[in-house]
Amino acid sequence: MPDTALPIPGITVHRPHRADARRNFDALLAAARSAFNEEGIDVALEDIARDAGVGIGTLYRNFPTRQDLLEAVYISEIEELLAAARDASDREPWEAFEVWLRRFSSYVATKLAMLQALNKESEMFRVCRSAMYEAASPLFARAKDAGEIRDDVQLDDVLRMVSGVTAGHYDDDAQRERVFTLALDAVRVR
Amino acid sequence: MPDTALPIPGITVHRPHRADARRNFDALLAAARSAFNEEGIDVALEDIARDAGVGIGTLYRNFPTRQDLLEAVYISEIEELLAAARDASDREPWEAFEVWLRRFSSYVATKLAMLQALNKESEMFRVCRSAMYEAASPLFARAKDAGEIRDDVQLDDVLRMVSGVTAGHYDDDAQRERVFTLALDAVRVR
DNA sequence: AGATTAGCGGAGGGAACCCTCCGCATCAAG
DNA sequence: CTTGATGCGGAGGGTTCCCTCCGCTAATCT
Repeated sequence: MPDTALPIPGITVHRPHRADARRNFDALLAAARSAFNEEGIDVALEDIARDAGVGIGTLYRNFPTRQDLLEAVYISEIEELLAAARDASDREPWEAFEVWLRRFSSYVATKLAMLQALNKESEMFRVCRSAMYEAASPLFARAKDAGEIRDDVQLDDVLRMVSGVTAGHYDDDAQRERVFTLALDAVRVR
Repeated sequence: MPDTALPIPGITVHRPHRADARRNFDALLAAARSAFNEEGIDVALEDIARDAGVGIGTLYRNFPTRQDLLEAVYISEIEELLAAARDASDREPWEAFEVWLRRFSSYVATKLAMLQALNKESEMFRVCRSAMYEAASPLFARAKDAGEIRDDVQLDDVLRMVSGVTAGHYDDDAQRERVFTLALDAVRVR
């Protein structure tokens, strides 16, 4: 997958010197990456070692703690994002930015696939969600009738966007508020 | 906390009849709620029982599986959201909607505090993030200089919003795209 | 080719957690 | 108050995963 990753200044990943060791290191990183994304961050380290085709001892030698492995995966993904920024820089201004934003966005998406926990398929979840929508939709309809909301916007879209924006991490409440307002601006008629 | 929750049609929560049993049930629900939010969904069930001041057997009698407990907590939170919608309905159209949106938003926020995993405080994380920002900011600056981006918008805000929006769950890619575009609309000059 | 040394793997002890089971306590109905 | 029924608690067996340790393998160097 790596589109020729770009190293991050200030971060040194300790990749082994010997050829076989380096192969194992790379295999572990690849296995960990897909395991974390597909199974969640609590995946058994023994599973990762097995997927990579190495012994558990080898895993621990390269990544003494789970956190070390997690960070290594994270770093490798960031490095690919840096490369994407470099590759985009010869396009038109807005297009370049948008292209990169989309790349960034897909990175966040897999990162968050780790949210497998509450299986969204359950009947219970379905019922609750529709109850909530029913409760909210009169409010939405009223605001729309009053001409406050863009015609082409649906309640469902707004809720998804808001929950996404809210789920993010922010430096402080002021920033959270700025971003929230920004998102609302997209919904409201001006 | 409950501001007189509203029951959800189609969902029945099995609350015990005997007085002491009901006390235990409620204590378990409250303990589970804060435990899930603060410790994450993998919290040891024994901890929840202890926090609630009951034996582990009592927990399992009321909630045979972890999923049952998780769902019960979820349901109680939704019920409070329904009550909030009811309480907001006598305000002005936009205000009513916005008030409820903010309540909804805070619900999502706690729900996602379960993202404790990668501790955002680490030095590693700080360095990586700033590297990424450095890579992106020339793209952003160029687009802004070209008059494509609103003056009052900062790169950091955009990234937060986008990552939030992207982190959300969607029915399909079409909806994901709609919401993404909606969010971008807030950034771009028209 | 032989010597050196880094790297390999997986057995196994330990820790954390899950969940059942049953003797005891407490409630509520008569 | 008595009595049956309901609920309580936590000991303990089972499972899963963590992580170290060391005899063996194989890569690199000369």
